[in-house]
Amino acid sequence: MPVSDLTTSAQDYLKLIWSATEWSSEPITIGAMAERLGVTPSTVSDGIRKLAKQGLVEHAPYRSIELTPTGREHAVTMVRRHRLLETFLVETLNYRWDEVHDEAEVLEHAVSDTLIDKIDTLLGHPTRDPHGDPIPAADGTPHRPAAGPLAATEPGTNVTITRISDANPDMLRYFAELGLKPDTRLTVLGQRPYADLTNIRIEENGHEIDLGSAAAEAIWVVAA
Amino acid sequence: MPVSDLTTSAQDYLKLIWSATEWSSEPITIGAMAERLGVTPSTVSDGIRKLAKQGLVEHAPYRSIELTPTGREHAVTMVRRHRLLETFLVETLNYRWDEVHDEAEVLEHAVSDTLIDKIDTLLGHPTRDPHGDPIPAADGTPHRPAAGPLAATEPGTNVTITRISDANPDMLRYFAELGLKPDTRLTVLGQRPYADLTNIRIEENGHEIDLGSAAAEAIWVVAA
DNA sequence: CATAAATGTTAGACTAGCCAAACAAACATG
DNA sequence: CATGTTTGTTTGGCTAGTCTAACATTTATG
Ligand SMILES: [Mn+2]
Ligand SMILES: [Mn+2]
Ligand SMILES: [Mn+2]
Ligand SMILES: [Mn+2]
Repeated sequence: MPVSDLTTSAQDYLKLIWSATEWSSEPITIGAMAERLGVTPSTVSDGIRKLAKQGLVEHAPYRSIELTPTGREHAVTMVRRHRLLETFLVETLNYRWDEVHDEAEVLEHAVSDTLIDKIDTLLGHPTRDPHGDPIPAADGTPHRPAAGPLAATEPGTNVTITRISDANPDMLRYFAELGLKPDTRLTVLGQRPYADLTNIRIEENGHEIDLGSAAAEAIWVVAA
Repeated sequence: MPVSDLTTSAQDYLKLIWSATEWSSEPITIGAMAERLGVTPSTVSDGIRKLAKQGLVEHAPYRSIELTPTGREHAVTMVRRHRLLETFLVETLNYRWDEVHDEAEVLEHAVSDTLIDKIDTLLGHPTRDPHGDPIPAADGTPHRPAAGPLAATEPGTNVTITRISDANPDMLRYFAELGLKPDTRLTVLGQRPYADLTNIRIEENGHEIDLGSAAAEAIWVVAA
C-alpha cells in the first residue's frame, strides 16, 4: 500500500511518531501527540488504535507507541516529503526559512511521488532542509549528525548550529531576527539551570543573548 | 470567508460549475457534474443543496444551478490556482503539458494564497495555461478569446489552436503524440457529420488525420 | 502501599463525503 | 396531453475525523 492511500491524519501521526524518536529515542506519548497536533487525547488514542489495526504501529492500550517496519517506511516517506518541500519553497520560491513549515505541512499530503522526484532532481538531491534537518534519501536511509541540544552544552564550548526544530513557527521567526540559523557559530558562555537560561555569544555579530529552555532545547549544535 | 475555508469537494464543485459556463453558457446539470467528478448524482445533489445553503449557488430542487457572486469569486480563485499550478509544473518542474492536470487537481486545494502569488511572480504573471486556457487575474477578471470548437469549423479554414480541454488526460496524451497543442496551426479539410469525423491537416508536419467528435469538441480554434 | 493525580480509553454525538435504493419531478413523444 | 423515460432528490447507511464526558489504568507520593 502506497503512503498516498493513508488518510492525511494517519500520515501526520506516523510522521510525528518517527520525528519524536529521530533525536531522542523516547517513544512519544498520546498526550504529547495530542498537544503537538492540536487535537484532544481521545482523538489521538482512537487514531492510534486504527493505525495498530492496520499494522502500522505497535500499541496495546495504556502502553507505548512504536512504529512497525511498514509504519516506519511510510513515516520516513512523509518526513522526506516535508523536508524536500521546505527546501524547495526556500530555494525555488524565495520563501524565508521561518515561513515554510506550515505550507509544507499541508502540501506534503497533496504531492505525488513524481512531483517529489522532480523537486529532488531540480534541487540536486539536497541532504539538509532549511532548518538543518537531514532529508532522508529515497531509499529511507536516515543520517543522524552527532549533535545535542544547546541546553546541554558545556559552557565555554564553541559550537555550530546543526538544526533548529521547526515545531514552532513563532520561535523560528524569533531566531531568524536574532541571526540564529543552521550553520551559525556560537560560543556557550554559561548555563543557569535554575533560571533555565543559556547564555551565548553569536560569533557572526558578537551579540550576547540569553535563551530560555524552550529555545535552548530547540537548537541542536555540534562542536565547532 | 476565504476559499480555503471551503471543503475540497465544495471547491471542486464551484470550479466545475464555473468552468462549464466558461465557453458555452449552458448551465451544467447535476448529472453532468456527477459524471465529470466520478461520483453518483445523489452525492452531487446533496452537495449542491449544501452550497445553496451557504449562499454559494442558486438552486431550487429540479431547477438549474447558478453561481452567486460569492460562489463565482471562489470558483474563479480555484480556476486561477489550477491553471497557475499547471503552468508552474510545466515551466519550472519540467512536466509535459499532458501530465499536469491530475497533479494540479489535488494541489489546488493545498496551496496557500501566498504560494500562488509567489508562483505568479516567478512565472511573470502568465495569462494562458499549458492547455491554452486563460488564467484569470488575481482580481478575477477573465478574458475569453473569440474561439470555437474545431468540430464547428467550416471546411477549408486555416486555424490556430487556442485551447484544448484538459478534462481527459488520455486524450491529451493522444493529442501530444499527434503534435496537436495550443498554437498549432491546422487546416480543416472536411466535416463528416454522420460519421462524426473532422478531417484536418497539421501544417507543422503536413499530416492529415481524422478526429472523432469528442476530440473535435475538445479542441478550440481561432481563424489564423 | 494506599490513594490521589495524571494519563489514556471508551462511548456517544456531530459533520462531511460517499453510495444504493426508493421516490418525485420534469421532459419527450406517440 | 397522457404516459413512460430521464433526471434529480431523499432516505438510510457506511467511513473517517473530531469533540466532550465518563470511565479505566498507570504513576507518583504521602
Ligand atoms: Mn501534515
Ligand atoms: Mn524542517
Ligand atoms: Mn480539485
Ligand atoms: Mn489546464
